[in-house]
Amino acid sequence: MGDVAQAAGVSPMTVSNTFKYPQRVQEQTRLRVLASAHELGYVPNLVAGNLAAGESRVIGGTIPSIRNSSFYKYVLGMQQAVNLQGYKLVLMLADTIAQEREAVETLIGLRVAGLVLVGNEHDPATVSLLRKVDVPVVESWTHGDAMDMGVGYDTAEATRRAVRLLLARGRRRIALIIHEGGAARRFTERVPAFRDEMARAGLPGDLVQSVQITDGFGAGPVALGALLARAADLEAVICPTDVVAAGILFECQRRGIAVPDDLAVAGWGDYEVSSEMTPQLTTIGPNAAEMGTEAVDLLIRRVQGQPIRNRLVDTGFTLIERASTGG
Amino acid sequence: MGDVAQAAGVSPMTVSNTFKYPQRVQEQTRLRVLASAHELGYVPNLVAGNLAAGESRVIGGTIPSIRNSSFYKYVLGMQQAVNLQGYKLVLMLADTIAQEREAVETLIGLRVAGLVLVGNEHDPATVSLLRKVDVPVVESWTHGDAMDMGVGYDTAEATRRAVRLLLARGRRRIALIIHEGGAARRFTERVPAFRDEMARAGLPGDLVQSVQITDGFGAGPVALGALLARAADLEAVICPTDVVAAGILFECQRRGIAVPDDLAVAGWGDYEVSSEMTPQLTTIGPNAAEMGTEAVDLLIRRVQGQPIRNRLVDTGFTLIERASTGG
DNA sequence: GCTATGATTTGTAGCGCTACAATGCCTTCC
DNA sequence: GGAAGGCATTGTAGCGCTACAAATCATAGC
Repeated sequence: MGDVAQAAGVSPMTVSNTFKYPQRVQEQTRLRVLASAHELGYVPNLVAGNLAAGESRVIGGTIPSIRNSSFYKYVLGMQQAVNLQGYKLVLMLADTIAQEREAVETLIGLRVAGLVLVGNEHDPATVSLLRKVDVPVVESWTHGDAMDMGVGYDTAEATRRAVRLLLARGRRRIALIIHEGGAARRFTERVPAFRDEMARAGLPGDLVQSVQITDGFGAGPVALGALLARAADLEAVICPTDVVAAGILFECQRRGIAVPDDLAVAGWGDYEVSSEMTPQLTTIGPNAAEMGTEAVDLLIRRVQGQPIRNRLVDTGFTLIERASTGG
Repeated sequence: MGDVAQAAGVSPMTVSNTFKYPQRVQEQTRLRVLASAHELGYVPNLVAGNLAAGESRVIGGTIPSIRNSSFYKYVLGMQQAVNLQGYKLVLMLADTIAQEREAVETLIGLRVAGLVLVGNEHDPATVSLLRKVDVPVVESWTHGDAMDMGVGYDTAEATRRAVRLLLARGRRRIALIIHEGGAARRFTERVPAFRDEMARAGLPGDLVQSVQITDGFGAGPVALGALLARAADLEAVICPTDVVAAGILFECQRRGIAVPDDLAVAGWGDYEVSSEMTPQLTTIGPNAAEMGTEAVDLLIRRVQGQPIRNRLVDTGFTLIERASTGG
């Protein structure tokens, strides 16, 4: 910076102002500084700037996985929101709560302006760390509960709606598949809702099957096999993701099970694949892009000290009925 | 840091050493410092550390998209390598070369130790910036060409191998589908290889169809429709990704086209879906995890001043033959 | 007892930048 | 003509940490 200042015949402070607060510097001075900077190939060191100013325009986010499209629209929503507000988004992968803890430590180490995490399941060390350092945090994909701020939708209610849809389509022997392993605890919230809604219809809620979250498409065949072994009269399944539902559809093709006539299949997540398969998948659409946008907006409002109406935002969901659950 | 030092009854320098060079500090002192740090919720400010030491243990990467599994194994490979070496990986999404430029600016602003980019298609401003600041860069998913270092496989040769496989399975009227839009120029390398290999067999290489990279599964039906309009006698297609191939399989189901009897379909990328569908997809497996690992290893070797045998690493590929191209 | 040696710990200076206050300079207005 | 006010510019101090060298301590050998 000093070299640029000397070349332009001004003080270092004027160079700093030229980049940080251009309107403070007179037009001709600014142009002179920019010319010298360009000539010398000077790129401001944001690290030093952040350290001196104690502020950053970078937001940190963690993503459990990029294995499938689960977080695609969500991340796009975040990206759009940060772009609009002149911030940047850096992401770290965090498959497990231990990895999340490390990611949070690194992001806090980089002194990001705020954090967007996924889920409300964290390492105790993460929680106590976040309480001690005073950094704004949004937990997304959660509902009605958050350390600081939260964005999400009601997965219990979504489960109920899916069960009611299947009941309305004449199915009685309904199964719920959930994920386990990793940081998959959020799937377990669906179980009591499922059992309760089945009980209201006077039906047993015994068919709850869990599969490893690491299994992807392959989880479909595994879950279907296990469920058919438990209940040969199975009429419908609600899947934890569209990927598992797609895996079940593939397996049904191989086994000669007709969907939806023999078996109704409902997915979850409104991934692109759900509308491209045959039959098209009934699925629960979580308004993921809105969730990402809302998470970032909450964070930036908090960073900038603006008032926050709702600390916990419900972005809702849509039950998208398609062919895989019958007509 | 001062607070922690005081709490532990040591000097700030010892706290610094505890985190940066644990082996320099006596066991009991180290434990005392760590306890105080934990109690006070102290997280070392990497920003200040970078500034003082002029080095960082964070590597920055850009990813074109997380829409589908394309970069899943690749990112896992990078993650594994950085974990092994005690580095951290932060990612930024960069769909276009303009977004890549911004991402690179931000990551350089954060003074990451090195950068891993995807592809060799960049904004001129990105290239000149990278030349000015002296930061190690690996370009992945490229072959035989890189600014600094490169990792990838030979997509032209892979295209040739796919063509030869289809020829060996008795197909003559073969089409190549490629992507366009965004930063998809790397797909065009496949075209001359396709035409050349077809010409060697005395066949026309006219059936090259391009689809928008933003289209995902939906690109399958679009491409298939266009190709059938151009050549009703179409016998085989080579797709730019497994997602497009899956879209074509779905469309074939709807149109009553038997795969592989009426049409052979080859995918690209060895995504999980390729082995779960019926019929299973023949696909080109790019050893993506190895590519990620190798990219990070190259970078870290360069950062640490170790000798680099090959500036350009070829991680190879595997042609995985399955049912979709016939037996 | 005293020095040599190595292990551990501790000051000092400064990384590149920005907040803040202070300086200088030019108008404006009574 | 001189004080007041506004604007552009410039010193000063310090952000939180680490490189480096200096200092301290423990142990061993003569």
